[in-house]
Amino acid sequence: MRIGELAERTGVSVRSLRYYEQQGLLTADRTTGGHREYPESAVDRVIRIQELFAAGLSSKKIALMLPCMRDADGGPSEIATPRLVDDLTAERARIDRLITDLMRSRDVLDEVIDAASGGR
Amino acid sequence: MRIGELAERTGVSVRSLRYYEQQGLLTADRTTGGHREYPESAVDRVIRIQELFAAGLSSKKIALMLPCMRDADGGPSEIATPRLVDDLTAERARIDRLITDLMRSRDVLDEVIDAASGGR
DNA sequence: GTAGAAGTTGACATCAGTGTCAGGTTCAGT
DNA sequence: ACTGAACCTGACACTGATGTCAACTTCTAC
Repeated sequence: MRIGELAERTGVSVRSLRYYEQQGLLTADRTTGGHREYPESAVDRVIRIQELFAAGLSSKKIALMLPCMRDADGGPSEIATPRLVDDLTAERARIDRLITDLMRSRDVLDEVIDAASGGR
Repeated sequence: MRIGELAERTGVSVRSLRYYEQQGLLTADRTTGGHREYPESAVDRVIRIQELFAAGLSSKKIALMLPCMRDADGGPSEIATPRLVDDLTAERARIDRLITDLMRSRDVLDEVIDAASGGR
């Protein structure tokens, strides 16, 4: 599929998809004229990338771990180095703390929302 | 307490604390010489602010909802307007989705980490 | 073959919280 | 009173994913 369709199906902008490619997160075949041509599996991959971005990982780290991930194309093609594992473990801890924070913030929001509509 | 101690106790930089004040998120008494003087309750408030920042809320929205929050100083001093409630409800939904994303990302990280140290 | 939609690259803008530096003032302990 | 630590304001830089615009090319349907 071409970039427009991929953008539409993933909800990620065309601009971002090109950026992902520039960062080595996503590859694409090219037509004779130079247009990008994506396989079906790109949809899953882009969604995965978006999730990792949302989790606060940098494109550089995502690029490092992508080959170690199991995806629609099959098993991981590489095994994380100890250095990377350390890094990812730290990220995991950060994400864990972030989730805790988010849940607390959600509770705070609920409290304010409830207080406003609470009388009813 | 003064700004240095507050920074240390909250883990937030002095720079950020001044920024919070500039954004109307935090107030401080001043000594004769102009130094900021914070009450004990500032510690909780700063931590709350940090959590909301971590949840992706802008300083403007935090400023709007802060007076509606119950904190160490007691009950809320204001009730959220319907407009604000709508806004916060949308934020709540966003945070919910974000938490889902984060948990999925955490699982992906675990997978990569496990694959690397898995044999053992 | 032609028109219009969709694609290409490249460059610059944005946002918002935070880091950092400069030049000056205040505070606290001796 | 003096000194060093801590604080003050103001300004500028950065980060990094994304938006946007320009000038051009390719694709597709008629």
